[in-house]
Amino acid sequence: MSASNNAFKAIADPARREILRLLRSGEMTAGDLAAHFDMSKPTMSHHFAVLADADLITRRREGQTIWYGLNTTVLQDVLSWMMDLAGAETKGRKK
Amino acid sequence: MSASNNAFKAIADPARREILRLLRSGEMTAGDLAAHFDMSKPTMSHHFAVLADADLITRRREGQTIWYGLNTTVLQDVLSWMMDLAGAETKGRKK
DNA sequence: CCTATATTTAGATAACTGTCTAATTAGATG
DNA sequence: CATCTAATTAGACAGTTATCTAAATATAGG
Repeated sequence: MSASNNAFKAIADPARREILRLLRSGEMTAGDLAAHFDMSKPTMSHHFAVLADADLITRRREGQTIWYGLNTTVLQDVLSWMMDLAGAETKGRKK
Repeated sequence: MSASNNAFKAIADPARREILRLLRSGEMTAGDLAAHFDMSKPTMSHHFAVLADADLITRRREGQTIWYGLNTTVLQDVLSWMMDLAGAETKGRKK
């Protein structure tokens, strides 16, 4: 429960954040995603693995191609951690 | 504009996230913060530096002691990046 | 000014990370 | 099955990071 450290580490990389951003509009294949970056495919594959390990994306094979999609459930956890923090500016102690 | 990569990298470390969490209720001295962790003071000082560099905390000297506080403005940026992402589950494309 | 307290800076080191090329797996198709 | 396409795994390497101990800085009080 609460966001895993893996999720925070995963979004610490700009390329991985961009991958997530690209997936906002729906699923994309590994190849199409990779085409948006100036990196080798193995490097992209590594980033996919980090994101999948953090449960930030879903993975589905369809024939030769693999489709990746956004998994927002973990993002919600990260989000709520952050909202708890960002909402603290009033210094109102909680609990 | 938009959250710096430094902020994302800063919150990727569990100890630093815990520091931020401790600061929710108001300022604390470097020593009091360090007392909450099983780490050397130089190590804690390093984490303070990373957080300050990302503009996630404020720093103020008062006599011998240094007070750290939460700076929520950068957190808001990180937050909005994440909300944009997490709110995308409907697949409604934006712009 | 000497000493005590609070904190940081310096320097070293082990572990981790992002990246690449080469090789491999998996599926489709002639 | 030979081969083409899509993607991953393996292995190497450079750069970064978290951590420590030792030393330095800064301030306060005799």
